[in-house]
Amino acid sequence: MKIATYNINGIKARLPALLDWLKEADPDVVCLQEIKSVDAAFPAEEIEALGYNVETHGQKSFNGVALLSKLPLEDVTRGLPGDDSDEQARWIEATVMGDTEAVRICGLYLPNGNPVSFDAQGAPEREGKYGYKLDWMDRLHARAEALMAAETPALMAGDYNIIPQREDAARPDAWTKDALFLLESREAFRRILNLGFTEAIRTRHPEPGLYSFWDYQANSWERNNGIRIDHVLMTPACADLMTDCGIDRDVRAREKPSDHVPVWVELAA
DNA sequence: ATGCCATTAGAGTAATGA
Repeated sequence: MKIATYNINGIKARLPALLDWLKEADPDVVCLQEIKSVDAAFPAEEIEALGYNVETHGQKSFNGVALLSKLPLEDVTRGLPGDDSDEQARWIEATVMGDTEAVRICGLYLPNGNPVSFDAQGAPEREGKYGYKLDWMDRLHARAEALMAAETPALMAGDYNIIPQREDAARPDAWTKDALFLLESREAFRRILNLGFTEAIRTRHPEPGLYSFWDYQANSWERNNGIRIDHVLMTPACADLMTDCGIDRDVRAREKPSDHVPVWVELAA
């Protein structure tokens, strides 16, 4: 079972690129982020024509996540638990039954968190968008704990908006005051990892220079000024099933690309 | 230090992103 995450930065602008990649990469399940569309406007028919079931959790203009799957999507839930007042569409999960295993698949779009304000001592203040990011990560931690406690195959795939380590950025010193790389952000990410999750790419690719995002600005792609912020975190029962993983970086060089590229894992499930 | 570029909504720019 091949499972991918892909921040498409707007389904209206990205449908041709998405369809091309689906045909070529042939994933079984895809977690999409930033569909930037309400559910009713999502072009499900074109994707269903390629053999996918489609479940969306959209909102107007911003954010929005979706799951695509060649296998049935069962027990679909929308929204990250823990705050009924949160109206941003950033979380969707479902169960996919493989040949041998049922896998709980969570698609997420973690808040960016910028801009960050700093106090007189230079410490980031937990307020505004940055406060929302850290609060959201606390809720993610709680959901992650529950997935871990179930002791069954599960993964959380998406745009985490977290640069985990210096080697995950071409120019790490440019990001030290950014919500994606602040120590407090990375600590929150590591607290989740430390529950026992395996981050797919780093198990097989310890080398630096692997990125999943290149800004549209300042010729970032041409200069390979990238960051790795799209991740797949697996429970132990899921990690045991992983046979391969990768980043489809070539997608970034195509016509009218997203600023992110797909990241995928292959499971023997 | 700021904007760079792109997307959406919707008719001007404004908000957002990372």
